[in-house]
Amino acid sequence: MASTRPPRQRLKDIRPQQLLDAALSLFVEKGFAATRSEEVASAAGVSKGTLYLYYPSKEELFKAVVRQNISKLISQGGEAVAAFEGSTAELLVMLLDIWWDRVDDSDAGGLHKVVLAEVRNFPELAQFYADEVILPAHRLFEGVVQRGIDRGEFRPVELVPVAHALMAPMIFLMLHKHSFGACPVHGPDVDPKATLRAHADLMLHGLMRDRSGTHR
Amino acid sequence: MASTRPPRQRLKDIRPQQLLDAALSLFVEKGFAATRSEEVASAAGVSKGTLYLYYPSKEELFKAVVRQNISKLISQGGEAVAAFEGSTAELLVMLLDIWWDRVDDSDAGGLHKVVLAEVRNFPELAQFYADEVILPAHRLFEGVVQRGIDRGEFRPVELVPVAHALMAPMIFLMLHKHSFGACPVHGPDVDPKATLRAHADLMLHGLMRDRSGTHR
Amino acid sequence: MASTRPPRQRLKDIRPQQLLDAALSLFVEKGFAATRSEEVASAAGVSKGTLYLYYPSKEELFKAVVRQNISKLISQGGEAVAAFEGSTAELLVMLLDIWWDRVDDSDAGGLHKVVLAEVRNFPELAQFYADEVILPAHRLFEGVVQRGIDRGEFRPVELVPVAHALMAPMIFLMLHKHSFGACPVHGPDVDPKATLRAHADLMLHGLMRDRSGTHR
Amino acid sequence: MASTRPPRQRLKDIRPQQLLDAALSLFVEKGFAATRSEEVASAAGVSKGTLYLYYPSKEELFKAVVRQNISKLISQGGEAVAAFEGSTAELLVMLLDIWWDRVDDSDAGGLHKVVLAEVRNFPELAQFYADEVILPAHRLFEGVVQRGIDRGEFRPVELVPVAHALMAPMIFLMLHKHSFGACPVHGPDVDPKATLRAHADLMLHGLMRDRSGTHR
DNA sequence: CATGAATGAGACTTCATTCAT
DNA sequence: TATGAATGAAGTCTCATTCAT
Repeated sequence: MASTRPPRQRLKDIRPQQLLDAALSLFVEKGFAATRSEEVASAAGVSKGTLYLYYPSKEELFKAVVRQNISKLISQGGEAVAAFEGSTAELLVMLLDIWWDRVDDSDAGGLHKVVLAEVRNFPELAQFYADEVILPAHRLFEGVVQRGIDRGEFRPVELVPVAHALMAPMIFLMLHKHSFGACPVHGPDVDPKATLRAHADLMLHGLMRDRSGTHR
Repeated sequence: MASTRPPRQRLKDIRPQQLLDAALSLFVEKGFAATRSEEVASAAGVSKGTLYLYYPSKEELFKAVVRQNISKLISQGGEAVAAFEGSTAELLVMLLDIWWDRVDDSDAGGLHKVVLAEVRNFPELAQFYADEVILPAHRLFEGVVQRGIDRGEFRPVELVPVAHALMAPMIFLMLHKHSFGACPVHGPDVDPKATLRAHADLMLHGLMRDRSGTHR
Repeated sequence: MASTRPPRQRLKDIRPQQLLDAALSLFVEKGFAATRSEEVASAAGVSKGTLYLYYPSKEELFKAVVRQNISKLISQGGEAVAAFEGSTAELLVMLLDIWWDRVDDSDAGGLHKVVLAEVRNFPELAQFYADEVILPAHRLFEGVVQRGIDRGEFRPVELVPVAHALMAPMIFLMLHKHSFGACPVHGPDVDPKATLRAHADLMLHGLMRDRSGTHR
Repeated sequence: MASTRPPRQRLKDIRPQQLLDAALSLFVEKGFAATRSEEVASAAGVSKGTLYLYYPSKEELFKAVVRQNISKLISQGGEAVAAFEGSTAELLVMLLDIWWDRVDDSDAGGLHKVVLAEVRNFPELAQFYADEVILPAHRLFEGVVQRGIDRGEFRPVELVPVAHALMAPMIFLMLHKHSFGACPVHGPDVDPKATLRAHADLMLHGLMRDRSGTHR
């Protein structure tokens, strides 16, 4: 009869995480507007009322989800880059690779789709997302390209558009995974790893200084 | 005072266009779910009921908007490619360039954002969009790459992932324009033309066979 | 090219009948509230606007339908009764028989269902229907019963409730025909003629004076 | 001033009954289509939304009303018949009498009017009503007639049409009560008890074997 | 803290009726 | 006369949020 359950205090501490996890999953699946708050609560195993005990509105819940999930991804990338010692070409390949693995592993990458789609109905989210996500990601990639140039591995190129070009397929794959990729549709098969490899390959061909000093 | 109105019949002929225009603009701004049908009607200068005279539901209206706007873009690209006579590198640059101009010119590109965001709540849209938009666009880019290979201009590469990589920045820019780009936010400035140029440049470096036998 | 059509004046004269016929059929099928005025117009081969040229509202159209169809039925019954010469038992059998044939032949009988169902939402219809339909029908049946009593054929009975009892199965059959009878349902089969015969048989057994002085 | 309200849980338990009562009354008064769900809610003392907490649609609410009210009536009749010990003539009189009292007492009988009127717009209701109401009622009356025949009290007659004829006036009265009978109209006064008595009297005269073997 | 019954603003859609042509 | 495009009130149902328990 005595079902063992965590003590009250313990529950209180884990609730937010349960709610954020449930919300992440549902927001990514259905979008912000189409996700009902009761669904989130029940997916987290609590009642509607409890959700509102922790977050004053669906909007605040959404912001909390974004905050918790995305910033983390970015900083993890930063650490990997800082610690890397090999060639910049290898660094770039590795960065795309491990980042994709992380993004692929959780639903966090799906938030980009949701933010992208609903940021215009959510003006306060825009600056937050720009500061916390977009700018750091840019800085990360620009830093890598700069490293390649500084070390004489890459041709001198404009950082901003090149960083865009480097990130674009990654973002594209993230978006795809949580949108068309989740529909039972017969489109052109998207193989993320192959796409990233093709992309890295082309990029590096394009970025690198000629490997022989010969051709003039 | 006597404002002269167009005659009835004339109005009937232009209503669908008025409604589609208003709907395009609002769907792109707010998304499908968040756009109220009455808003569309009133933006088109008619009443709620009139909208339903022309489209039986918000969903059908949306499909009509997609059909009218996107399919057109794709076929225009196809024609430009078919008619082109120069080198494949130039063709690729041109294709990205004119396509961006078209996409940039209307809100049509913004539909991709909306579909991306809401396709999972809209299952019937998925196949339609895959067939009408995604597949044709792929065929277009794969065709161009194949042309380059056939003519000995490009290295032999895998078509599908390369087509993805080629389109990715375009899509990225389209999405950006109608999402963060429309918010009054201070992020890294995205210069579409520069991004596309940087991208094309890198891509071509990566795709092209070594240009001379000379550099050795 | 010159499709021959009736002249204008001619059209004007037949429109009301076309509209009333279409309306009768649709009101009986769907009821008053559920019948859309456009359906009536289009079943009559005219446009919505034309309907309103002849009847100022759906309600007035309905009243016109009732007026035209029901009063006719009653008076026909009256004539048949007045002309009859045989025994009252035969008269009653004949009355039920020919009345059923008339009612069965057109949709007019179905109006009873509609009036029954919607008279409470239509207060002005109530008195009209009582005066034009219910009272005359009662008078008719009461007259027949009185005739039987007067001629010594029937036991002396109370006219009003006996008239009710006589009409009840007829009404029941009319209602059934246009309601459950029109649904693809497997209920107890209702055979109108058999029901009326069984009913007449029982009624006459009950009404008639003992035919012999014998049984005591 | 402080009106003491029942506690929450208690309210939840009584809501369905409050809603069904309100719905019965309004559906019988106005019909299904013409009854607005908000009216039902407010007649039950709750808000629009609360109604939908208990019944997922107006249609389901209606079915629940039918289920609760009519099925009950039928089974009560069945019990009364099973328990009866006297002559079949007396049984028939009693059955009509107590049934009328029950029907007259609540609005339940009025549902027949509503179903009759709207079943054609409500196809799924047809079979439900046939199975739950019409067939059981037939079985009940056919059983009584069979009992009379088996016990040598009644002439051998065809069960189905006779059952129809027996029920017809009852149904007629039920319909009348909730239709014209509820309108402030001066028609022929319908005295239900007298009508049923007249009817039973005629029926029994018709059904019963001649009490003497004499008349030929 | 937690619950879930209750609310009511608001969304989509329908349709009787009008009126310019 | 006849048309049918247009209107907008009204109806069904949803769901974010509140609050008594």
